[in-house]
Amino acid sequence: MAMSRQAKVILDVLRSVTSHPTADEVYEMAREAMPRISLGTVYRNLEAMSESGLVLKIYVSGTQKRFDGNPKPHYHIRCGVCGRVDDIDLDLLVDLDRTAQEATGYDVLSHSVEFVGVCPRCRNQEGVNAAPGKSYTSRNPKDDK
Amino acid sequence: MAMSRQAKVILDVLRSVTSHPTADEVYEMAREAMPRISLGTVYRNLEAMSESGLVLKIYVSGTQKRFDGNPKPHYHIRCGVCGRVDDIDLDLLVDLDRTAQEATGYDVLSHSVEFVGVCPRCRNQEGVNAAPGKSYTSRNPKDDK
DNA sequence: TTACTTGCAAATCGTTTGCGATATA
DNA sequence: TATATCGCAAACGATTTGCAAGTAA
Repeated sequence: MAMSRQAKVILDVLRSVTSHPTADEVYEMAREAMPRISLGTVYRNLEAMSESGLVLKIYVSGTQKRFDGNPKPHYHIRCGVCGRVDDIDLDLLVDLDRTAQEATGYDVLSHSVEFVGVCPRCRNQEGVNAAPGKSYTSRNPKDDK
Repeated sequence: MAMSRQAKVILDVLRSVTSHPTADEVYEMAREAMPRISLGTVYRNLEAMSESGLVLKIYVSGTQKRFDGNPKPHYHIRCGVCGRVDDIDLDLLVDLDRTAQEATGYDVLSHSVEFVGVCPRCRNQEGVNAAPGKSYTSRNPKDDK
């Protein structure tokens, strides 16, 4: 039942941000509270927490997994320029699973929706700056490919 | 303009299947037609083809990218047991991008939908076999995690 | 003690890349 | 002969894992 000190820090970090950090972004943030925590521990705990449903592991386009401190189902939108991922407040498409079930013969359990676009900050930079999105939180240019 | 022999083989392979193979599944299949083709070549060509829009690079949950010989927009469904990914024939939710745009302030460009469920083959195996999905095409159990 | 969990480092996995060789225009 | 693409192997980045030490009941 008891949560290790490390696990507590990791969960706190994840709940304190609205972004959807990658494992090593969580690691960097956790290090501020606990400098000797290891990256392996962060991975292990994030994995365990997502397995137990405490947090969400999200697979948006790109190379790195991201984690979401809000385990309630919701959709995501990703900025194709800077890579940040935000929650999007849309009603869940509740009929969709049934429709999909009829179309495929699968037992459909769930679905996810990911939008791709350009976030307000990047839109305002475009054409002005040769290196768009530089220094934004949660940025991960590699993800654009 | 001309396509290399290797590129042709890779594209043929991808168009000959309805599954959505990973790069090394494409590699294995391509090797049957061209035994000395290299994995690097497969990656390079898949990347180039997806950049030019000839094929689709899809990022479904899991560690590996998958490729789709059908570049027309459509949604996907993944079996959580065996990992196979199928196309799903649903009307595109054309209004969704606009709704998302209003909800977020992003310039929304596109969206993708991924369903997760249990495919008919795996459903029929469940409870019967201790190793569900074993030996199915396009299976990738690592992706389930 | 006993059962976890950690920090660290090495291992693994998917993917990318440098380079000399090969093929194609 | 010039240009593009290849095969191969080494490099890379993200994640996982083995293990000895640390922690808490």
